[in-house]
Amino acid sequence: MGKIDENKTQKKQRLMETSFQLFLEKGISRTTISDIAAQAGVAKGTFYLYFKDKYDLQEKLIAHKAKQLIQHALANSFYETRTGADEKVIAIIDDILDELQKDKKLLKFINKNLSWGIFRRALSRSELDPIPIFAGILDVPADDPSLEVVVYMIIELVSATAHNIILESDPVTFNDFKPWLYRSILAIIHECLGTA
Amino acid sequence: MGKIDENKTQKKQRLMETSFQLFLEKGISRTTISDIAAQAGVAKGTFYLYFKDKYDLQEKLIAHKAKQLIQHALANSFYETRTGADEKVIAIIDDILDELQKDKKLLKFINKNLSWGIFRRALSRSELDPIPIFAGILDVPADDPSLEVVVYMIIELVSATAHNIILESDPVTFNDFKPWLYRSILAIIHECLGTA
Amino acid sequence: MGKIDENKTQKKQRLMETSFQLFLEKGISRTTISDIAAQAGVAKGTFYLYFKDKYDLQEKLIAHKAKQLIQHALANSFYETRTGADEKVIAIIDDILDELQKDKKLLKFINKNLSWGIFRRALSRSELDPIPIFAGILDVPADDPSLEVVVYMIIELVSATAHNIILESDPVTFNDFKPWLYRSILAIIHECLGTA
Amino acid sequence: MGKIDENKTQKKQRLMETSFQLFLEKGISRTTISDIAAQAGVAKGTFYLYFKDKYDLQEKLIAHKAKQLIQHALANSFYETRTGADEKVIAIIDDILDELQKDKKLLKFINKNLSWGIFRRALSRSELDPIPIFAGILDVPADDPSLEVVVYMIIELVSATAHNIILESDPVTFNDFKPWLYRSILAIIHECLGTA
DNA sequence: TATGAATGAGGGTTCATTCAT
DNA sequence: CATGAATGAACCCTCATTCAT
Repeated sequence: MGKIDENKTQKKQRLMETSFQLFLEKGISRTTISDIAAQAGVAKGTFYLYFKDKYDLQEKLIAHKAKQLIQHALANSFYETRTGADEKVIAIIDDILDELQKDKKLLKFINKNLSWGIFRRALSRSELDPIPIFAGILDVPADDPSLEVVVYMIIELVSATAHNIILESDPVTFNDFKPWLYRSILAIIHECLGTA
Repeated sequence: MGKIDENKTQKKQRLMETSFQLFLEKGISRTTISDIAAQAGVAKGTFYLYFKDKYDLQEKLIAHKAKQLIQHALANSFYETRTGADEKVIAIIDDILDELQKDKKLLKFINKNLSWGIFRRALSRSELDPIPIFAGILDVPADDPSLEVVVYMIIELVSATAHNIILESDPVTFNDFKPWLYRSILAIIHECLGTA
Repeated sequence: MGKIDENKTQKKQRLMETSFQLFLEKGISRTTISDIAAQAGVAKGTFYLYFKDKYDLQEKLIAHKAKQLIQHALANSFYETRTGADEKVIAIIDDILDELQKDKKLLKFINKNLSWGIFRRALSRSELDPIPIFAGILDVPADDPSLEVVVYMIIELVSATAHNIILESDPVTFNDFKPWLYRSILAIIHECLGTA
Repeated sequence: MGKIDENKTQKKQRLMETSFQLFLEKGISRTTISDIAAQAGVAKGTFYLYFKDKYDLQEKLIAHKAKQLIQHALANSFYETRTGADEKVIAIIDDILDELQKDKKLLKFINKNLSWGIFRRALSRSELDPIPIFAGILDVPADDPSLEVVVYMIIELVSATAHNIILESDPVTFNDFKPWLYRSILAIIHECLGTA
């Protein structure tokens, strides 16, 4: 039955890829199940064999894409082994922001829909869980209670500010904004975690 | 005629209040014009005499509610005249967060829909424009280019983190979170504006 | 009370002129009473003081405009006193067609809505009644029973063919069509009225 | 599956028949999609599976009905093989007019909505295309440039005059009108095509 | 006479979901 | 598993008409 299972997985994946493209192009509410099915080359009814509804699929997509972003950033920062803790943190965030600036539709999609809850659910207990990663970089015990708060604040600050800055260049442009953001992030870390 | 104009103002206000309640209860996309009109006790067509569509009304509501929040916070901070700059900033934010915690539906509504653009449009050129207010408190020239960036970051940080913290108590509870937030805000201010 | 009556007539006339412009621009069904009233600078309710509804006004307008066309044509043909009967008939039709080609919106408006009934009602018993006019030109008694039929056929033929020819140049262009039309008209006259 | 396709054809046909009845009874603009669907015993949405909108349906109906008329007339004229060209032309037109007089609602519907453009689109390239038919009858090459003009004029003359004559008996009754019309048609043919 | 705010029936259209095939 | 025709509730919005002022 390998073939059938393959076929099943193929259809599901094609539905996911297709719907992601459509969500980016037209927004979620303006993308219909018909659109997705037609684009994926399956019948409308088939959609319901794999997903409960549009929003079931949406959450899975967001988690998947957030994962990819972080994976990319971590892979890149991996090569900067000689630099200090601060530089590593900034390198990771810098990579993510650059990716988002290159792919503004992805930024729009993620930002409008990402919540801390989905984010944690998607990453925790994986090798991408940001808490232990930051713990390692900042040389702090992973169960330090302030660590999670700091990570939470940094992620929210970055994600909340990135949206307007990248998409609207308001109140300042992306490049003008970066130094202030990075200085602020480091200030938060130093203030709350006391790492030099 | 005074009577007619009164009536018009009343209708508009009733429509706004009604729709705010409905937006909170059911979410914007699930609230229909029919709902709003019926609840407000006017005919469907009457809605269109006052608003272009649902989203016109929505933007006006957000602006209105954000204004109220800030007005409240400023009024309260007014009585703390003896305290220093840092204390005043925190007092204002503290008041806003307390208001939001008391009225979680308002928090949900504002957070889901507030954007820096709408925010600035609603407040700029009014006595509530946050830039000159912060300039006054922090004793910085209102046209200092870094000021707007800092205000932007603080507002985004507060609004982005408040959502999860107040509504989900995740990753920590509101009360546990406050000190970290305030320390971070002050760290940002000191780092970027260099005020003691 | 002359002033008040003047005022009344002024408003009515302004409504007629305005609505004619709007009918030409947007078509009758897409022109609303609101449009007309706004454009004429009166309140919506005022419209109903002068007209029963849109279609009441429409019929009056058509009659009025058809009258103008014919008046223009007759006035022009008046100067061609030396020519024969055939030439006079053609001259009149030629003038009307030229007017319509210059004012295609008028053509559209009249053609879509003109009926023989409205036409006769508008013109009969006036100095523009086509029956006695043609009787004079063709030197036939005005009560010749075949005269009315011939006039009817000619008017319908001209008005029905003009529409497509002028607006769509289909099946041939206006200039290519004219000779055939005029030869046909004369053929009908000669065949049915036996005038040399 | 044959069953499904049959069902589809049935539904489409039922929608067309139903809407034709309704258009006749109430006029097109006063007939709603709801009416049509309800009368046809299908859901409103089903309408949109088969037609883009009311006017898509309308055009198809007109074309269909015009086709039927002509088919009927040609079939009848077929039996008059011994008569000359003039007699054949008149026989065809006579048949069409008789059909229209029997079915005045059809006359109303067609006349109000038929345009040369729709007519040609509906018939050209079919065995009902009037140009080659007349070419055959009148013994003229089908690409004679004057032929199309003459056919155009005849069709417009017949269709424009038929309306008032049949529906209003104005300016004369149907039976009184016929001879004049036929003499005129033949006069046009002889004048413009020079066939004896 | 004149106004214009208010009405509300009704229009066209969309689309998530079902179910017989 | 897969299909896609059929559904019909629900939506937004328009606009002729009324009537209190």
